[in-house]
Amino acid sequence: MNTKTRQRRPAFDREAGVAIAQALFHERGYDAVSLADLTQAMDIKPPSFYAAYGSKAALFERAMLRYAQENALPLDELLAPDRPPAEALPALLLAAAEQYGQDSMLRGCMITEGLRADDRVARQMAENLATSGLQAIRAYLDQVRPQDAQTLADYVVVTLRGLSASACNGMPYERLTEVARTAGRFIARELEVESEESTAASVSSNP
Amino acid sequence: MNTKTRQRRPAFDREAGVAIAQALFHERGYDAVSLADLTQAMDIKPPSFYAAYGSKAALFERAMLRYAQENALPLDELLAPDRPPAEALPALLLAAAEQYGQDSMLRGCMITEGLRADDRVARQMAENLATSGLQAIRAYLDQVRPQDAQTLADYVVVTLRGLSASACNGMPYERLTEVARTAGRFIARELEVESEESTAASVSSNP
DNA sequence: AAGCCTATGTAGTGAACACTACATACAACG
DNA sequence: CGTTGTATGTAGTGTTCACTACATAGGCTT
Repeated sequence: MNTKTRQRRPAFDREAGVAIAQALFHERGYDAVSLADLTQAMDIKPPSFYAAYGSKAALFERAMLRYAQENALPLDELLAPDRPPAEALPALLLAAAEQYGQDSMLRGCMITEGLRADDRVARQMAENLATSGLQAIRAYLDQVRPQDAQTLADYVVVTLRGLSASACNGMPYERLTEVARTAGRFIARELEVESEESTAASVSSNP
Repeated sequence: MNTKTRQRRPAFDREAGVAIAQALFHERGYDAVSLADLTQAMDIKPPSFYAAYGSKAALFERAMLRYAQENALPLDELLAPDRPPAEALPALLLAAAEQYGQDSMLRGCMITEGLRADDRVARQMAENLATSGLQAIRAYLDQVRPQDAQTLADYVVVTLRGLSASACNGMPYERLTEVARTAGRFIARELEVESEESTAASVSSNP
């Protein structure tokens, strides 16, 4: 009676699925990507999706982790403890601007933009990931500029968030990087000024 | 047979409804506010809602217009053409930070955050409103700093967007305003430096 | 006071959402 | 070659979304 042959393909590549999800979530944001979008892009059916990833939010977390490992900024290198802040912070801002404006489809920082998700669970996941990056900046500045670590960190974070948001809204690469260079120059100048004011009697590393 | 008495209250105050919607949209963003949320907050039924406002997006636009008129920054005063940029731009940043962090429920700039709505129509409405503010900044800088208007405007816009995003994510008032003061100081210092470099032979307005 | 018209309440519409029950096809293993 | 367990496809679930058809209550004009 039942003459139809139910087709079934071999199990799909789940890591490739994460990569596809990463691109979709980065491009449109968590809320704007539906399960139908995901399953269609992966060419699987919802049950396979849930067998593989558990939920949309869980896949979002895996996608953000993948992003953090493969695409996010190398804070360890950029903010190496022996690097002077007048060099490290401008380098960080410029690297961020370059990354945020590089790919015309994948604009801004996936994790930073994930902070604005409407879904509570997804937003919390993004916050957890963002916090670790924030702590890296704070830890670096606590070491090299303990007297104004908080303000400097806040300034950098606000600028990074502005760069990410502006990138998402279409500000072109050249203008993003120019803003980053400008902000970096401002920071470097500030650090020089404060050095001149307070290091007259301290150990000087200048020639 | 039908013994129930259908209650009906007098027509509701539509401007008050816009104010309620403004608060809801500002607090949660366009996508996260449902029609059920709106009609419940206004204590009306959906047909009254559509008779009064036409659609959710149309009400969002009216709410943003109300915000622009009542709550947004007085760019005309802040960026008065006769005001020196080393004073006007820091004042703009500080006023923004104060506004964005003032009310613990209504954080950030309603229009700036509207730029990130998932709904295409709502986002376009926000873009139209944001563009006029942006043009005010560009027009001011084209007058007072034609040589670097673009870069300065981009820097200010990125900083404003970062302040708004950070405010939405809970950065407290004092830190927001401190970042704004820092960025304002950076700008003022930059403008002084460039003045010293290039205005040796130009008309001086200093005593 | 009579009648009209607007705005209201009741009660839905279809579509999209994240997610799942169930039977089965297939690969792995003996 | 038969058995078994897993991941698949079919076909839904209930919920929520923005939005509306329709009858009527009540304020307004006359």
